[in-house]
Amino acid sequence: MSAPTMQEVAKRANVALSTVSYALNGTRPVSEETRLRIWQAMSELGYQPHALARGLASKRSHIIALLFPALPRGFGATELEFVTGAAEAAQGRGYHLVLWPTEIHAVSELQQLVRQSLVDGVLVMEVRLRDERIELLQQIGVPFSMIGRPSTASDMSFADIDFEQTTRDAVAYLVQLGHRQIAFLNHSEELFDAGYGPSVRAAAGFEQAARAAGLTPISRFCGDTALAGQEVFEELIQAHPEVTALASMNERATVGVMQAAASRGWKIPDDLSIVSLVSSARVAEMTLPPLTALTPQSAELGRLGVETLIGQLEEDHNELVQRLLPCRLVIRGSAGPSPDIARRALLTAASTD
Amino acid sequence: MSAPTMQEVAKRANVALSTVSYALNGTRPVSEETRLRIWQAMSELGYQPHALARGLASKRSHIIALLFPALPRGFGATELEFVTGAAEAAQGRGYHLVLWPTEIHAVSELQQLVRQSLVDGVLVMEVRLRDERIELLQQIGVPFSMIGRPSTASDMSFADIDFEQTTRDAVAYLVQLGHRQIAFLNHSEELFDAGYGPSVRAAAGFEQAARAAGLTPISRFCGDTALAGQEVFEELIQAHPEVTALASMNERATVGVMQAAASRGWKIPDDLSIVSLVSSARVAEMTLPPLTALTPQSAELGRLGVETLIGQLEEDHNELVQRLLPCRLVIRGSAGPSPDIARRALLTAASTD
DNA sequence: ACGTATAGTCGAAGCGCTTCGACGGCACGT
DNA sequence: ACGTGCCGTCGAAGCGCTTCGACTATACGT
Repeated sequence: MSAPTMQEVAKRANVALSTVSYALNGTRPVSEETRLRIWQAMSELGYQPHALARGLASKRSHIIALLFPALPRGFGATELEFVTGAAEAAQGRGYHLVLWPTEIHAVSELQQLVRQSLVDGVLVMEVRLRDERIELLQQIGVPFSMIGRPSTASDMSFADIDFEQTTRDAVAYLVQLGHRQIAFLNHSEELFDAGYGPSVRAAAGFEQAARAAGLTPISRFCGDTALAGQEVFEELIQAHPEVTALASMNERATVGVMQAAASRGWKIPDDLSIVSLVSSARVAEMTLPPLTALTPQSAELGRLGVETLIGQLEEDHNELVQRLLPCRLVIRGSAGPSPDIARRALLTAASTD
Repeated sequence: MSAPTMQEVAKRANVALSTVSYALNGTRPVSEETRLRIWQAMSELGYQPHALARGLASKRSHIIALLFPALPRGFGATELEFVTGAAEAAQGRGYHLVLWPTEIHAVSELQQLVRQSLVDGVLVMEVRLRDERIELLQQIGVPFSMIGRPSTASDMSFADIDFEQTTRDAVAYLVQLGHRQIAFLNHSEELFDAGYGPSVRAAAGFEQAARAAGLTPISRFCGDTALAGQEVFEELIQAHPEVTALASMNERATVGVMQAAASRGWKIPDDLSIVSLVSSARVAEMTLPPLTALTPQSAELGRLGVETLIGQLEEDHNELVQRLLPCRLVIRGSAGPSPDIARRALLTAASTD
């Protein structure tokens, strides 16, 4: 008892096979009357078009691939939301989303996958500033779109977090709270040098935002561990005791900072304000106090990526879609008014006795 | 300049189309010599078999679906690892993984998807104790496997976290640290009643482990918020002041507990030990102190789920595979030796003045 | 020597669909 | 009245592959 075919539907509706196809896809006009007969036959049989056959004949599989780095140890709730957002958007538009976990540099693997003609297009996640995968896709001529973007993206479609704007928002919020000495805590220098977009763009955004506000930008790279966070923070406060607020890209290091602050006897947000950049609620709510954060609209980005790609696949005019989404500020408990530095210094002196 | 077809390979190697197919799949013997010629032709042309055509002809698409609840607000790093683990395993075995985000109860939607004959089998995530999706899949006769399992799973294949064992391990660890009064913090009663497997099984495991160790099991349901965690903890300590350790299934509530403990002047782990059950490193490392946790082998579970399913698809003997994976204990800073309760009582008295 | 199995290959018939060309019919304009 | 054009439908030709039956050549047992 296998699935009904279009042929069976046609027989039951007393029409030719092709007429059923036209009725289904609207490719050619079909009279109201026959269309009704066909619909009825379809629902009586519980007919669903065979996806593979349709794809083979039409050369459009209605499948798109989501390309993301394999074994992403640094991934969390944010990335999961990209994926689910993308999958839902695809489903809503009648597409299937397949997952292609591939090493960023395993370009030949990607090429093999693409050559199987399984997918109509590719959505690339975690795009680096210079990204071989993008170069390959361009060269092969596969339609693609990105979540993130390389440094030269002027001629490509993408949806990305607006890191510059996000950093500006963080700085603006802290300035509004009265802070005048704000430091920026980045990921490691290695990641930055490797062209990790979020790291590079947020750093640039911070630099710019600080100067625009008339502040002296202070930045630190930091490994993605609590210990590194402690160390970098100690060094930072040594070098710049006047710092009262921190904007951090680095969640794990942030925990270290909070620890270091605590061991100095500093309270957050009373003695130090922290704003966490690009943090999911899931993570920001785990600390004490919970982190005031700029939360990415991850699901929305996934959705946008898919929409952009499908737009490209279905329209002929093939327009460029480039969308930057800022993060949303969620005020929790880690940022407050600028503290009295003198008082703070006393605390530190006391705790280091 | 479209992709080369098998026909072109055949021509170039001076053999029949079917011979190429045999050489590729090993369906029938092909002489060493011709096989080499064919291989060469394939690599010269950069041939990759057309996935859709292959699927249509063979009735095996080599695509499997991953079914997971739409808009999973409670999802995090653990679930992402299921997905990536599954995707990698599928890829390693020559399969593609498509994502089907569907409401748990939207069974007709699932039926439509299955009828498209796009996938050879389905891997179901987040299985409830009683799950309509499973019933549907069984009834339609689609091969499937699960991450998680319904209450009556004796005749189905699955891979699941061993919640009972995980809870036993947590209890054992706390007992070993000298704790004799251990409380269990669950998710909400609603989730429990809805047949949320982790909640139900961990609760059972705790009950059993506590009794086996000669302890009186103390359990609490708790909403998934820090505030609920605070309230439930206060009530718990009121009712059972002798409790020195907590095993928690509920990460968000755990934060509330830590907060409540801190406001009593209690230090963790000195005055209260906490072990977090089924927590990813990502989350467990955000608190101060970081949480000693039982971490699920999520990627491994995803992999197992896929392997199980593919085994079912490719073998004829269709054997049952049922795997339970315990979580691994990762010792961080939230659990320590059983405290001096008298001292703790003093702290509490002092802070409530 | 003979039948019989097996290796190695070919051609052709689909898999279930889309799409092209063709064709009859009816509505137009003139 | 007659072309012209579009509506609505049909049949057939693929899409790129797997698989079946058939065929030849070689190896085997007796």
